[in-house]
Amino acid sequence: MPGANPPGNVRRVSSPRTLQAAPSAPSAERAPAAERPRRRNRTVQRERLLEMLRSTDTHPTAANLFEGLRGEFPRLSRGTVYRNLEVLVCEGVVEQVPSRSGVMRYDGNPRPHHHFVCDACGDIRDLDIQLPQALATRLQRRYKLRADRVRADFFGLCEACRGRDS
Amino acid sequence: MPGANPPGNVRRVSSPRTLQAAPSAPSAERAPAAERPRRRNRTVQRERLLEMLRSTDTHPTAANLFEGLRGEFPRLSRGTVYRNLEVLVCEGVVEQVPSRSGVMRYDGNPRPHHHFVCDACGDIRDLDIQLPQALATRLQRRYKLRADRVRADFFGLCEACRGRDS
DNA sequence: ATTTCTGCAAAAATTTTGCACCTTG
DNA sequence: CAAGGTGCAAAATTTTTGCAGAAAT
Repeated sequence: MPGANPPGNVRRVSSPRTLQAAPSAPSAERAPAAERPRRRNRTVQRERLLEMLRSTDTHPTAANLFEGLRGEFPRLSRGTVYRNLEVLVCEGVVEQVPSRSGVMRYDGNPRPHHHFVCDACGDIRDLDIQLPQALATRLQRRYKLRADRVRADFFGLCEACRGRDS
Repeated sequence: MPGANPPGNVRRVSSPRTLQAAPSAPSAERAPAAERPRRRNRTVQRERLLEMLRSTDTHPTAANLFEGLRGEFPRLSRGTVYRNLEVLVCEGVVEQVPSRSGVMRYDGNPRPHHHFVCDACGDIRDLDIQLPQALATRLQRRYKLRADRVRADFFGLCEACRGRDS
C-alpha cells in the first residue's frame, strides 16, 4: 500500500513504507560454502581510519585518508589504507561511493541516506531523505526485480556555486 | 533571461511532474567565460563509438569499447577511445556511470532512466521509471538545494542470480 | 589553410599484491 | 604460537597527455 503518509511518525524499523537507502552491500559475489569464522584483530590503524570516516561528511578518497592519517602514523602505507577500507566495506560499516571522476570515495555515515552532488564544485552532500517504497513495488511489477536497497544521487548546483555562478 | 537554466543543456520539454533522470551532466567543473564555438569534425571512429554505445545496454567500459572497435579499426588507440568518450559525454549524448569496481562505464541510452545493479553478477540493467517530482520539492524545502537531475541505483539480485542463489 | 583528430608511446594516477617482519589474541 | 596485519616496494590497472602526421571543413 504505497499510499500517503499517515498522521503519525513514519520512521520505525517495523514495516517501512520507504525503500531503504543503500546501507551495506552484501560484500558482492557469493560465498559458496566454506564460510570460515574469519577472526579479525583489532588494530589502531583500522580503528582510526573508521573514526576519521565517521567524523567527516566529505566522502574522502583513499588518498585523503592516507594523508590524514600520516600525522598519526608516519610509516603508514597506502596498502594498509586500501586493505582496511576493504575490510570496513565488507563489514558494512563503510560504503563505497563511486564518483564521477573515477576515484573511489568512502562514506562512513551509518544512516541510510542519499547524496546531492554539485555539478560545479563536485562536493557531495548527505541527504536525509527516503525514497517511496512504491518504487520497489513498481520495479517488482514492471521488471520482476526485487530491490532491497537504493542509492540516489541528485545533481544540481550547491548554494555556494549557485550564488557564485551568475 | 532569468529562466533558471543551469550550465550545460538541460532540455526540459514542458513541466514534468516527475524528476528528470540524469540525462547529461554539465561536463563537470566550471565553465568560466571564454566559450568558443568549438568546431567539431565528424570522424568515423567517434561515429562508430556512439553507434556501438547505442546498440547495447551493457554499459561497456572504455576497454570493452576499444576491444569491440579493434576489428573495424585495427590501429585504433585507447587514447582515441577515451578522448571521444569525453567528447560524447560533453555533448550530452553519452553518460558516465561510475561503477562499484572503480572502472568507469558508459551509457548510450538517450532516454532518462535509472539502474538496477545486481549484487551478485554486477550487471547493470536500465530501468524505465521516474522518481516523483515531490523529492525535488522536499530537497528544496529541507536543504535549499535545487536538483535538476537525479540518478537512482537500485540494488538486489537479478532474476538469474536469484534463481541460482538458493 | 587551419583546426581538429588519430595513433603511438610515455606518463600519471589509482589500486592491488607479494613478502618479510611485527601484533594481537 | 598462530592467525592476522603492517610497511615497503613492485606490479597491475585504468586514464591522461605530448607529439607528429593525417583528416576534415
